[in-house]
Amino acid sequence: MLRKDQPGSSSNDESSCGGSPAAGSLILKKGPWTLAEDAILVEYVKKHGEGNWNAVQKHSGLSRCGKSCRLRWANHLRPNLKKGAFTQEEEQLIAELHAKMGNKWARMATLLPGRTDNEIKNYWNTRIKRRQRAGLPLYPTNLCLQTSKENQLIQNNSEVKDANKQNGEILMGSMYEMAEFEFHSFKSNPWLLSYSLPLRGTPSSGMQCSAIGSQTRSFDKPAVNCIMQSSEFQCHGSPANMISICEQVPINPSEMINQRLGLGYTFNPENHNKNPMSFGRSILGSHALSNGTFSASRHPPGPVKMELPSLQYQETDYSSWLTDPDSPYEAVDTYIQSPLTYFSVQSHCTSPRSSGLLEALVHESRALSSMQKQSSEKSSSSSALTPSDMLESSTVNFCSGDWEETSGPSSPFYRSASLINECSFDELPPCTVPSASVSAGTKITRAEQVSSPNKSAKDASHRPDFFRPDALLGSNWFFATSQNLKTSIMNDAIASLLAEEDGCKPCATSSMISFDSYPWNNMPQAYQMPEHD
DNA sequence: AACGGAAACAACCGCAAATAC
DNA sequence: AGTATTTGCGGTTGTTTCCGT
Repeated sequence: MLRKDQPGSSSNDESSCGGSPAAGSLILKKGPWTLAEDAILVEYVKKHGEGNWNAVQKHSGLSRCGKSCRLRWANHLRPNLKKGAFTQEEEQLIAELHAKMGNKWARMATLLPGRTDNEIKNYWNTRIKRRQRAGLPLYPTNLCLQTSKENQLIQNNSEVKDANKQNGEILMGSMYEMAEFEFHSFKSNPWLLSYSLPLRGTPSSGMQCSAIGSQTRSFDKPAVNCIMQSSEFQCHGSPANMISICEQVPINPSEMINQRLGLGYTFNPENHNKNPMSFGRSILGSHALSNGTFSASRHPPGPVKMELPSLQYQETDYSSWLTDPDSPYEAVDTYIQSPLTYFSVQSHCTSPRSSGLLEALVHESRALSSMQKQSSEKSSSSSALTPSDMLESSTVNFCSGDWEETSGPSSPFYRSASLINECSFDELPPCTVPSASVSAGTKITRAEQVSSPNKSAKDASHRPDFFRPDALLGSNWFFATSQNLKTSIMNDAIASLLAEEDGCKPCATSSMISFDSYPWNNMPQAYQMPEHD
């Protein structure tokens, strides 16, 4: 195979780099970077700073598209990059962060000083494969148990908190936001709903999904595996590819579903054949990625455009949804199935009561689910299916079941809100000044930083230092902290990240921890970097 | 030593948001 | 306001290295 960096392998496909017209008729090189190219790029950044990457090729003579330059700089040339294997602390943090936020590599990277999103992503994908092959749980046991405890605590407290359910907008806002957070994984992770091999304590954001779906290669029949697992709520490890992530802890199916979905649904295995509406089947016909890759997809901290109906119920009557034994997941299911249902969810405390479309969809979904229920009741009268049965039909529903009639504490929104409240907001330091320039993603250029140190210091005073990559990278913070501190920071960071999802609380969240708004040009000066070897 | 598979790493691609004009 | 460009992100693919047979 002709190497890309060899003569003749260069691509003139400008579109591959975003169609930059800056390239003109020049043939842009692809493939591995040479030392000379690195030097040129470093030199350029020293002189001109980061940004305007397309100009690099123009001004430096590099035959690389801006995109490639940016990537090279970000992943290899920028200062304070931490090379080498991940430490145990980092691995733990990654696992926890992934459990919380899914494939948000860039955001994870902001919490792992010196690490790049690409690095983390590669690590995670490799880890998945490795552990999958070894039949190990994807997430550390302590993480699972810890989260399980949290969930249990939430459940215990949910009755108390239910009293607050009627207390208006604030709580509702949290509920919406948390639902949004939870459904990130639904949207892009077909496995999340299509099977449930829930890891006890899984905080909902796609642990299993990641376990099974994140890595696509060499994973031939994930659907079969998940079906076999979910059908028995345990992993017996017979199939070679099976991931036994749920075998470490005895599992209560009801809790499993709760935790698995991160919702308040209560799965009643005894009745599960009453409600044959299948998540699995639905997902199979939904937005499932063809390769099963778990994607948390990209959602900005603020308004989120979603394919799933996570927030649709904010537009409807909650009580109706929650008390209707058929409606909860069926409605969701229907939405998930429908590729045409593409909602733009503005969760930022905007009034959710404006859509007639939603009501129509709910109605339609119920009608549909009713029909499907009738037909599938015939085939799902028995829950004791053999593996061969499972293999015969990819539409067999092993996750089906009646969701307990739930309302209040067990509602998905309510528990989600509880989760947020318990795990995040309580731990957040008070925020006094919304840092608009930060939360709005305003770029702080290096020049600004240099010329206005006071401004930077002022901004920084409103948020924990450790949230600032520049602070992290510019100091020995990461290396000097003790294990306890790391743990504490990790917890805080996770809590904060969760809070960040809450666009309804700009003061409490985005102003503090809008990591996205700290680009690398907030980092120490490029000219401080050691020479690239 | 040769081979193959797995792991690690690097880079590309497409998309979408942000920004500039 | 609309369009073009830039930037960032996540998924995917390709390459290299390591290791066991």
